[in-house]
Amino acid sequence: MDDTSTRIEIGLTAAIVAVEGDEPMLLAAGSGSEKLIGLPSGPFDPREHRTFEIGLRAWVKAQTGLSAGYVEQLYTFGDRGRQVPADGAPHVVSIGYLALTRMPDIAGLAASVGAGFRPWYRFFPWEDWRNGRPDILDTTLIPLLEEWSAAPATDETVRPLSRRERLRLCFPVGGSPWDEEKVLDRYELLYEAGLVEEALRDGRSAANAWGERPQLGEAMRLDHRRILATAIARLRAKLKYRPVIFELMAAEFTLTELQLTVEAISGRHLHKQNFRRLVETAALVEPTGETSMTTGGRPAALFRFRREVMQERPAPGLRLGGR
Amino acid sequence: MDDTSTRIEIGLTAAIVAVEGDEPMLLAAGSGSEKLIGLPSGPFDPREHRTFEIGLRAWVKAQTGLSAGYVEQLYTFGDRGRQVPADGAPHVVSIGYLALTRMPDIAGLAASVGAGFRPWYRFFPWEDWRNGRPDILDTTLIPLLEEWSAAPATDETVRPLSRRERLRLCFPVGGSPWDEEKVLDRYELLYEAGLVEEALRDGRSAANAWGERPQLGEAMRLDHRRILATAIARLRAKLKYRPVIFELMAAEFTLTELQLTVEAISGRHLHKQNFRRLVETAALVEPTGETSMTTGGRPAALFRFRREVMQERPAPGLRLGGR
DNA sequence: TCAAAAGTGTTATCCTTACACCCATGT
DNA sequence: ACATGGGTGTAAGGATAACACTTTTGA
Repeated sequence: MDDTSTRIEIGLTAAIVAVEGDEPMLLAAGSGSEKLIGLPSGPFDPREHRTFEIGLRAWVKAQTGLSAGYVEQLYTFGDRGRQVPADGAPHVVSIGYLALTRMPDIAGLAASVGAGFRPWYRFFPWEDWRNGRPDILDTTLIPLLEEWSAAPATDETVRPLSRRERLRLCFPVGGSPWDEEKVLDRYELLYEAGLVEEALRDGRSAANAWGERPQLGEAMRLDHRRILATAIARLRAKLKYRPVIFELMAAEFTLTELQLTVEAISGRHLHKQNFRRLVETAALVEPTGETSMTTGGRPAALFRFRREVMQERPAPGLRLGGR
Repeated sequence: MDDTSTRIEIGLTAAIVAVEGDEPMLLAAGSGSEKLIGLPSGPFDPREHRTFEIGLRAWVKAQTGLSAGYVEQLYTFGDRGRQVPADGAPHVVSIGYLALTRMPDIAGLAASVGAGFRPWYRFFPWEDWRNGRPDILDTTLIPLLEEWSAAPATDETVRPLSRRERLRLCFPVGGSPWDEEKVLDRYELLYEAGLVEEALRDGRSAANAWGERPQLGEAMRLDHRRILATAIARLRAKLKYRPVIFELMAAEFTLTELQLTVEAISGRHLHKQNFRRLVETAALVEPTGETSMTTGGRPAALFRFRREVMQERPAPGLRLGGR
């Protein structure tokens, strides 16, 4: 390796998630002067921070004023062509992280530094199926994708599957099922089809003939929306085999609150009773003995997470059934 | 960021896996002059390669003479303290990859470049439960870990769990179950306990009082064994929900061969008939009509992977039952 | 005829899904 | 009393795990 090789910089970026009521929220920073919203992030400097995670926590603290809590690495993105580097600027590689926090812990702090929480479905409106199939799919998204998939593939890269097949795999068209975990695949397909703002910004031509460009979810800075898509996908998958949901809950909660939180993340409706049995037979929670009367109807029993489960079984979670 | 910040280099490292008979094999390169075995790897240069994957494939080709096939990113490791950088040398961050190939494709090529396939359980003898609980656990490993866990935790980092609890979670001690997916957790625990060679090399003191240091699996260069542990863990987990196993199979195979391959990877024994029913009901394979008589007994029917399943269901795999 | 490996049938059990119904509070 | 949300019982269907047994080849 000669010493003139392109300078590389590592960017640490965090998708910080909390749930407020029945809305999943994302912590986004610095939308002040700039039009586009971005995630908390900063470069990794090994002199200052021994590990990525330490560096990440420092950046989050500095930019939002709060501690990140549960943190997990998602993926490392390094494509040239996304985030085109200015001449002489270093090539930036982003390591995406997912962080989970509890809403009450934080509310005020963040705002004081210019950061705030926003509902994450603003960035991915087609991912929220809690009130049935989202309209945007049939009015806008699928027609545009169908147009794209009808055109011949002019791709640089060799692809094992045709555009049609890939569309069928990601989106519910012609009877193919909805898989709530394929959040990233869907975003990547939209990017490739030139249907999200980020793709145009990165110099990809719009693939459709529409005069007015439809807004498919709110765009974000750099590759941050891609990282958020990765975060949602990972979280939706992980819910089912690890008790991560409790990282988002207060110390005590009702079963309905727990269910609403799971529904918020997974973007779909669950069967009340089966959900309760599931939680019960997995012995994930225990009653505190108290009740909450804040919800208007019959008072609900309060529960807390049984931390012991972490040591008992190999890996409990909530494999959710349908409806 | 000032321009004097530590130079960062990105290392791409691949754990390339194939199965030969009933043995899972790992492609390791350049063990010639150096004592320690290493994985194919090299630095990422964004000027030369547009994506990590392209760069990785180039390095693998150059160092082993073969094409990597199925490739998937595993994790990015950046700890200072592992791989201590020489003074003035760049800080190296490694992105680990998992690659799967078919044995027949390759055999000869690799050898001609000094690379070769080795059984992966040489590096992790405690991970192979196909012939029952491995002896090394009770003769060596668990006694040493028990000694370590009895000592008070002198850790720098704040840990939510005690040493005892972490031991119980990773290893089968005192009735706790064996979870074949926790390959990385087990390796990390051994590293932290100073029981693998890599830990001592990185300047971690041996935590036990034994005079003779027992050899707990063959060590590898740099952090390559950690990457291999990540690869095995990922592959064992992924088997169960994606049909990746077929990346390791020839175009046509018998059901017993398929079962032996799954057993090789997962490191445990499966119930023959249940395995067959599983494969059948998942409709993952179809008979070719031919038979194979190479195994000595009654001729076995040959099957091939039904590629169509990739498009039908969201995500088929082989959730293996026990025994 | 015997060893070796392929391939099949059947049952008990558990988990998932879905149905419909009762309970406790505020207004 | 009634609306609102909390909370339960139970039965049908399917997937799993574990039995032991038959079939087809080569030596």
